[in-house]
Amino acid sequence: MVPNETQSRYHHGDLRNALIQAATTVLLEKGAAGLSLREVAKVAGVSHAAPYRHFPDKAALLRVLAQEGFERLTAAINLAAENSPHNSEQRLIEAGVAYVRIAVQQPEITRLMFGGAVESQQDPAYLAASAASYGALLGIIREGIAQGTFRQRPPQELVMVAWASMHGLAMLAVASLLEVDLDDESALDTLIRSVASNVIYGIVK
Amino acid sequence: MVPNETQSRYHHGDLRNALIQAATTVLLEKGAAGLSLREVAKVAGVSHAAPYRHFPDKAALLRVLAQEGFERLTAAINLAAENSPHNSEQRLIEAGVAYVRIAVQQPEITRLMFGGAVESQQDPAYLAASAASYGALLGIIREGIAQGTFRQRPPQELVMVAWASMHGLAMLAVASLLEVDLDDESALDTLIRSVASNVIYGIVK
DNA sequence: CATATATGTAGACAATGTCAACATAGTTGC
DNA sequence: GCAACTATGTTGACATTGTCTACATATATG
Repeated sequence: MVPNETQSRYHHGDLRNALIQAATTVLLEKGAAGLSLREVAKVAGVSHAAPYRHFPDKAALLRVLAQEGFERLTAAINLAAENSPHNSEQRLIEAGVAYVRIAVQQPEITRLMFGGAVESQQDPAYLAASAASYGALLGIIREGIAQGTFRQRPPQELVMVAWASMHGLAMLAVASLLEVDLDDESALDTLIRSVASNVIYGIVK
Repeated sequence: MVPNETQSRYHHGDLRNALIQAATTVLLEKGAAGLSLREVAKVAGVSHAAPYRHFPDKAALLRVLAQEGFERLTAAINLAAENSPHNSEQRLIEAGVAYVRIAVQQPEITRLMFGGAVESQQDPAYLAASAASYGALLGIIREGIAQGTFRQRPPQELVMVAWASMHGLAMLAVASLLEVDLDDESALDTLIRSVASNVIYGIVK
């Protein structure tokens, strides 16, 4: 039988997910620097050592947040591409817009995803999640090459151009190095689209 | 009179710079996560509270490292541009190569520069240093537009394309998300040049 | 030379990550 | 139905850390 939710239970029941949720809340409020495992535990309503039954250490919990961030990113790219099935150029631009938007919407999580502060390179789930985002972009590129719309170059080369450009724009935005108000939706949109277009059509005349 | 270097002095003489040097050493050895102010002080040969006579807190010291990183970046971009005065396209490519190279050579400092972990947005020296890097790229772009080599678009727009692309490539490299051996000079060079070229000439046919 | 200021030290404190010892709730085999 | 086992949670401890305060000493200034 499921225990009453209001009654305090010695066993939480779903503490792992509750900790992930609590960590997300704290992260958004205080940033990665001010996030302590003890506070996460407190927010989740358990003792300070309880998290160690579900995560080997603090970094492992943060790695899950990064992984979930990649999953949202992948979904956003795919959704954007599907919603603009006009042609490969449009799809690539919309995917780029989605990429930067997601990153800007969750700057703290974006830093976790790409900051490298949590030594994620050994975590298979993290690697799979980031590879999926890469794959979503790669699909669009492959299609454009096959259609003859894009330059006839190795897909790995073109996808790197697209990925690096959108990623760079997103990271600069997150680092507050762009002279654009991140809350101004239309200004941000204009910037993203101009960068995406120039990447696609080139800088030279 | 300058005290003997071997004799222990109560007053260090140049502790501020010694701390910056020590912090750099520790950063390269253990990364930003494992860098403690107390260890930096120990490496510099002073007591654990001595740094507070020169920096208001730990973040302020790290911000200086980030600022110096930007200064090296600016110098590298300018040097690369000067060394390839053939045409604007070449200059932009060489600047991009220099950008990524510097970032990859000092990944920990790059994370400090762009990670946003040290709330640098209020530090005038930090802002000036990052603006200088931006300005170095902007100069190349302006020139290319004036020469008629680049597209006739606002410089701020084109520079964003160049900056974002190179920055993104650098950050992905630092995050170990590129399938390239960062110590393989020629492989890295090939990748950077292919991305830079595609950015300049565009993705579409 | 006396005094003010700059720069260093020692000690304390609270917060934090993590571990070990213990407690209790579910689960499983009889 | 119950005893043993396992999973999950709590408490307490410890070393490390950032930072503050009080004090010491060196340097600069009148």
